[in-house]
Amino acid sequence: MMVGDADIAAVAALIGDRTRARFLHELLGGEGRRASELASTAGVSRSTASFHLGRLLAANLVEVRVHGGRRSYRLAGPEVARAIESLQRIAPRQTVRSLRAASTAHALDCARFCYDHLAGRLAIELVDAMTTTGLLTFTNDHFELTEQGISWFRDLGIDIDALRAARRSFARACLDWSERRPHLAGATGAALAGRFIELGWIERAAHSRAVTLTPTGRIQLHRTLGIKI
Amino acid sequence: MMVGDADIAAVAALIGDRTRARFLHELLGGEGRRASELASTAGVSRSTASFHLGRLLAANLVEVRVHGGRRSYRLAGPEVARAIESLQRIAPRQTVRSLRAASTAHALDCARFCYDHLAGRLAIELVDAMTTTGLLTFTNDHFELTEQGISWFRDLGIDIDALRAARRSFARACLDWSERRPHLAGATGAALAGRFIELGWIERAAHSRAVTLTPTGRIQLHRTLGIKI
DNA sequence: CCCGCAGTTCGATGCACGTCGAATCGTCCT
DNA sequence: AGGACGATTCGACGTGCATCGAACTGCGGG
Repeated sequence: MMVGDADIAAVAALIGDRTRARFLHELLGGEGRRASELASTAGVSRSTASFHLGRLLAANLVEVRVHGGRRSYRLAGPEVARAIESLQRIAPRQTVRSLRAASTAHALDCARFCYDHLAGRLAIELVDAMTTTGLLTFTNDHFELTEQGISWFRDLGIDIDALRAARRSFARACLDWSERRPHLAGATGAALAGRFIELGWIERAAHSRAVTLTPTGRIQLHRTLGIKI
Repeated sequence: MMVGDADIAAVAALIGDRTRARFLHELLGGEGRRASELASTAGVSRSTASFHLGRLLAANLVEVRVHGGRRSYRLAGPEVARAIESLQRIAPRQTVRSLRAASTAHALDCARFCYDHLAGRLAIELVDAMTTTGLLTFTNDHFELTEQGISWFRDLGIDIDALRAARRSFARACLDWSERRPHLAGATGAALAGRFIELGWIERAAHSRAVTLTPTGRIQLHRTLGIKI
């Protein structure tokens, strides 16, 4: 009773600032970032970064964790990531300005983290390979694992039953903004990305959402899925 | 190549204005609205309404159709509706100001259109009834029709196979902002709402997103699903 | 104990943009 | 054709808000 409706203008105005949008875009990588880190990547002073982070905190879009005396900011939850994704889907493409911006954009295009799962061309290759080898099917806006797919995940060391039991979406499709194709998200996508890191097949770049494929990862992906890059 | 990433700040800033947000919230009802209509509900002059509609048009968030000489604005597509939904999910609740605002909010709480499907308490009742009678199951963030559910839809006169063939999501769950429960969306939810209107079970209010249950609708819903309101 | 680093607060500045009224344009109806 | 209505454009006004530098706080280490 007496709740009133959601004030979408407030959140949207919050995201609508270029600097805050860059913060969120950066935090969409899923890892925690420090305030000065965000300030430098966004190209603003520390005071403005602090100001914006304060507002994002107050609106519960980000949260701060004190990790070893150092405080790091991260997205407040998956709903925030989902909202940013859906905004990306209806947002206009902005043309790249500088050359170095183009090179970093290229790295992100190849492979990056999208909150908790892989995105970019690598993610598309994964979906394609898993589909052609009969591990994965795509029907009506979401993926589904086949019997072979389930055993493939088990062989990789992923507990499929635990993923099924999770309240979150099992194998949802996340529409990319660079590629126009859906890639694997949800519990399955997150588990896959996490396992790839544990196995040392991929590595997160230092201060970026970008992801690099390790030599062993290249070999293993070619061996298990026939992916050649 | 050379695309650059999506400019979420631009879209978010667009939605971030109170007046434009009200426009979009109003258009979320799914029906076309005229410019002056939107102006009056938002409480601004026609000139400002025209100004804002021009910006929304340029950003491809809304589209205008000339229908019998009259031009009416509507959301540009389901992606826009999805984005607004996801924003509502992370938006703070704003407290109601006036008493008449509270009464209209109450009407919306009871039953309303959410772009192309039903939302509000009525939608929740529907999901509950269909679940308890074994027509519908909810697993991992999306619904699924049982065998009985499929035949129930067929009896209602809905072509299930056509819905399956559609590229859109079949029976996705849309998380409401008033109730905290998911309701039926996607192709199934849209078909259900449309059929209810055709059958005269529900009626759209004149200039609102609100929906009223007709006497026959009340009887039929009680007969077929055991819903009593 | 004091220096340096990280982060926040404060006051001032300046730009961007939402708002309105009046004027203009286009279309439909009589 | 003329009148009425709806809608858009334009210029001007006001205000909200992002930005910065400088000062302040808190903390860890030499």
